Amino acid sequence: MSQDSFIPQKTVPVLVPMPAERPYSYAVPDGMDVRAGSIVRVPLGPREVAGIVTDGTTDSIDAKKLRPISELFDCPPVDDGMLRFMRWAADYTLSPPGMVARMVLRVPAAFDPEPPVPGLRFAGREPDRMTGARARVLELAEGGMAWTRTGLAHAAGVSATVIDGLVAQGVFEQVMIPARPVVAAPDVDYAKASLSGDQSEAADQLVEAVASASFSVSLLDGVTGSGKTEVYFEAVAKAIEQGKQVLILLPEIALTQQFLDRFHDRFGTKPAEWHSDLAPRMRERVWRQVMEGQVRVVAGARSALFLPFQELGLIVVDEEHDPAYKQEDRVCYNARDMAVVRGHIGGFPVVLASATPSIESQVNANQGRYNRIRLSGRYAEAAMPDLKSIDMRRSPPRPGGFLSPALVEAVNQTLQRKEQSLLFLNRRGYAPLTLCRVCGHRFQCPDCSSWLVEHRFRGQLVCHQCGHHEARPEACPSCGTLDHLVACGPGVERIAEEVEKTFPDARIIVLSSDLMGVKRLRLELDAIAKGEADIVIGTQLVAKGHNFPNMTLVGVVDADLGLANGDPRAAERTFQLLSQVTGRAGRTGKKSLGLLQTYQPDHPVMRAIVSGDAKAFYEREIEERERSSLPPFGRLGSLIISAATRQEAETHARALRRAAPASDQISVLGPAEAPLALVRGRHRFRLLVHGTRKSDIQGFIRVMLADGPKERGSTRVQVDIDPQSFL
DNA sequence: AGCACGCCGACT
DNA sequence: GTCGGCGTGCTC
Repeated sequence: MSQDSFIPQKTVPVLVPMPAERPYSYAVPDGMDVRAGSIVRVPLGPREVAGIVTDGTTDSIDAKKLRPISELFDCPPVDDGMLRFMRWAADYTLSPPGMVARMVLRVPAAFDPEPPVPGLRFAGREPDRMTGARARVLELAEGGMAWTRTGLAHAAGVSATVIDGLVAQGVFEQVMIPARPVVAAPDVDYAKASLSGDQSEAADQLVEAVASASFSVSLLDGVTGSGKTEVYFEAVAKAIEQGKQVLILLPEIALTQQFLDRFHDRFGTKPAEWHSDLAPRMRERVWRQVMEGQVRVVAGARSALFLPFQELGLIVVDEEHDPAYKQEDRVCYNARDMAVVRGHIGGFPVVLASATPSIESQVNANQGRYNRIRLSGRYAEAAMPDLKSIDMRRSPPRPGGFLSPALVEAVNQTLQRKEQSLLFLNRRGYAPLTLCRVCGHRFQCPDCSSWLVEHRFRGQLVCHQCGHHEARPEACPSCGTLDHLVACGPGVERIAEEVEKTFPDARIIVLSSDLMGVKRLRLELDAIAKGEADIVIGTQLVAKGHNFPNMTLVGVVDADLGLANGDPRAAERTFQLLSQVTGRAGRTGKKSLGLLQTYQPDHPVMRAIVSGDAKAFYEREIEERERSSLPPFGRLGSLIISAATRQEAETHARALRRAAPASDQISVLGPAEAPLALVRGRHRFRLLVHGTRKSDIQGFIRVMLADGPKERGSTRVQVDIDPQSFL
């Protein structure tokens, strides 16, 4: 024992927002009442940061290093369930607990209460001289309500100087107004839904799950347009009635204005939003009000899972199959799985909703761990589109083109009916590969192994993996020949070019994430809904839940794209994407058509889409995975490692195979197959480890850390496993 | 993760 | 002569 330990000092472990394996110890100043969950300001190196007091163990440290907590924030502590959830998440994702705390605390300054805003209240004294403007002001203020200076001026239609004059005369007194809630309280009786028999049966089951106030997972499975949202809104209503908070997770909420409108239609107010596009000030207010319980319903992206709810009683994960629920940087997690765990810890129900559930959720439902609730068929005026595949071997496009005559004709007919067409191609840019016709040189990214994609609108060659870009040259850099570079294959820009040539009079809109920000995208989507376009050409983002009432044709330019990319989930992903895209048609009851251009019309995915027989697809896919040693679905781990070359990545894979000969399969996906960001000039390759349990994957991590790349943080893990096995 | 310190290249 | 690039190391 050192001399220092004689100094009596109370210390607590604090999770600080950095990747330390353990919490740090801080001295508690006399009189400060901290406990597990308290949010505190602590000194850390040269700066001060927010941290969470925890109850974990700490390394014993030199008492000289010990520094005191600077401040206990005026903020309720995070509750025990949240602490347990954070601990679980850190352990499960193999992340430092401090980094999970960082996700919880990622609000600039929400830890102190929102200061009240200065306001004015009628003091009961009439002004010396009455004027028209003054009368308008008094009419509003005489009720005794407190107003802000500018708010009152604006409402009365007078200049703020009129208000100032009245203040000077003592007509108004200065008061402080408590901060306004970010959203009004939802009204469960605002517009009771009228549900079909099918729907109300499903809603009853969910309502019952909420009423029981215990953990359960329900998989709400119904085709696009079957009214899943209306059904789970009833569960939301029940939870609100029971005085619980509700979290609705959406894949990319910034884009789905439509969801907020539907919520408003049902509950008379919008839910609080939570996503990365939120203004910092709003972020703080939402965080604070969630913590204080003023906000009852949050609709948010995956990070909303780490909001400090105090009375959470229901989580809905909409579009549960969506890959956007996965976070692949820093702490890697799948919000859908984390939601299930959050529900388990909090003892409340979780609803997973999707028209095309993930295989792992299907299997969980088949095995009875999830409660399956099926909604069959579209309701009201929404009809299924007529779906057909176009065999590209029999109906090839004309040379230099990518649209088959059958699709061109369908677009033509749709134009004549004054209806809208959507052409979908999941590839940004003009062409995915450029080569020299003279020497065969192919343009490759200098930093990765992938081809450079030509973006003709920008005049650049762009790497879709790492973001490297260069101007498109005139001459071949290898042989120097001028004007013999040729673009191979289509991207949306090239399809737009072909469509412009084929239909010169049509109004065309191209929707691609690299061409516009969220704001611009919303405008374009509105324009399309208002009928200001005849043909929409778009990438993945058009698949998300936007409704275009006059869209009666969906053409998929390359339905095979994505089927052969080495990902064991390729078939599932393609099925989900194509289902979503074709679901964009036929929301109005008009006769509508979906056409899939494919070279493999007999592929199970194409057959499932065309026949509408999702059940057959899932059965087959599950069987297929059982055969190829991927059971039980979702038990698929992936390590992300940093390596400069594929050879280096292969070396790591060999080390893993040696270390774990029992593992069924270890494969290396390079940047081209597994899109990952470049980190500090190094590629991130991904090792997919199939057929393993979490403990196996943790074993791999240890191997990687021992024998793998030595830099810290170079090895990441994404434990992408069914959470039910670990509860 | 941040942030400081520190050591080498092109410029007001 | 300095400004500024990012490699290295540390934080209770």
